[in-house]
Amino acid sequence: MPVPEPVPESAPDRKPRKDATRNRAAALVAADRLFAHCESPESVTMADIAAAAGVGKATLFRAFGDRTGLIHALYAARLEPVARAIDEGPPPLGPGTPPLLRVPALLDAVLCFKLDNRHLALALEGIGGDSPYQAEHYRRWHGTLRAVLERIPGLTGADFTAHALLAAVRADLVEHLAGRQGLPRERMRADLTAFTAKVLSEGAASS
Amino acid sequence: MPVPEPVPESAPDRKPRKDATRNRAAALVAADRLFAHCESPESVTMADIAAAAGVGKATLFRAFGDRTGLIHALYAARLEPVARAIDEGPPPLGPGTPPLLRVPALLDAVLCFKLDNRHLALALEGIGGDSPYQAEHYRRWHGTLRAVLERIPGLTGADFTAHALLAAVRADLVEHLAGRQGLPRERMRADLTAFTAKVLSEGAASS
DNA sequence: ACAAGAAGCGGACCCTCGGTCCGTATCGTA
DNA sequence: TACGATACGGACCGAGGGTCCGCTTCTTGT
Repeated sequence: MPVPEPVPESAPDRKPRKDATRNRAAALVAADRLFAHCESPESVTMADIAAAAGVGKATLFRAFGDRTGLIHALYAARLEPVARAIDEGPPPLGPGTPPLLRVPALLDAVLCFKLDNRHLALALEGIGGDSPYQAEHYRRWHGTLRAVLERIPGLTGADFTAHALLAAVRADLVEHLAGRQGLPRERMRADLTAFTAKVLSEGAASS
Repeated sequence: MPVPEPVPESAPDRKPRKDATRNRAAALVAADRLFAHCESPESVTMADIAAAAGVGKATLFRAFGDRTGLIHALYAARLEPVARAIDEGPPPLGPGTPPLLRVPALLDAVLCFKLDNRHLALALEGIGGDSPYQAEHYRRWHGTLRAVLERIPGLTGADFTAHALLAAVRADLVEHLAGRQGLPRERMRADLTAFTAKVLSEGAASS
């Protein structure tokens, strides 16, 4: 039977309806507020978010798939400016920066981002079950950092080094030091920068 | 009224009944097996453990308080030999070791422990809600490592450095590299040792 | 402008899982 | 052996993620 499908080609999804996009945005805003004010990320339930957004629970799941998807979407929205600054911004974050300068800048950017979005980052990394290492965002950070590290002459094991450096800015560690122990922001940034410098110091320790 | 309590002193708990200790042991054995064979730590439920141990669920909770307590007990049992080797064993792990040698030895020990008890460590650190940084075990590792680092002349920021180094052997990172990406054990140990050396190289880089 | 049908809505509902309750069985002891 | 204390265990509960389905709202062809 010649089913007259118009265009079943590679774009099976048409643009969503107006109310759908509006609800999606409302959900993101509500979730953002809830995560920002909550005590711990898991005290924010999907039902809470739905209620705060004035929306049914099913709408959340339709829009984001599951809780993980919602958190990812939130995270991506917050992260976007930082990601742009890294991909196409000016030094010291952007591409045209000497590796020995760019590595500490990248890590400082990650640290500041997590300090500014503590609960959200905590929610993302604290998702039980699948580790944060399978998340798209992590692969991106790691890929970028590794690429920069590989351009440093004399430095070996760039892949593991990138993992280890990123581990130093894990959300729960940041939360523990900055939140629980009250370590001041600038102190933590300084500590991280000093640590990074130590890691990079071997071989090319000139300045 | 002269209540003739024999010894109500600082030990209000008498020794447990025979079946209680037996059941506790059975639970630990069963849980150990389940965690060792499972796909992901949260696929092991308390009901599973109870069934595998041939015991009622309530018995588990009576013996360990909650799921966290059970995992902690398991972890502690596994960790005990390593902890003894660190506290009172021979070099290079034990106390009488020069700091520059002991730090990599400590980290290697942690890494090997997590490689050998991957699922268990993953279960412990992956406990949603409270971060691993509030766990007794972590404070111990961190305290020990920091103390050793502080004895290295010229090294600053021992506290943060200890956190950062321990972050490099987080259970989920180990699982990601060794388990998911198939990185060989010896390769990972070498990478970690090289990274540690870099961190320690500044200032006292003589040998 | 209007009707038809697709897309979306929402809250009642289900399921799993950690944790508790309480009647019953077992242990330790006089 | 008898009696109190302790432990047992499975039915039960509440919370939270995720789904179902009858109803509403948007879009589009004419």
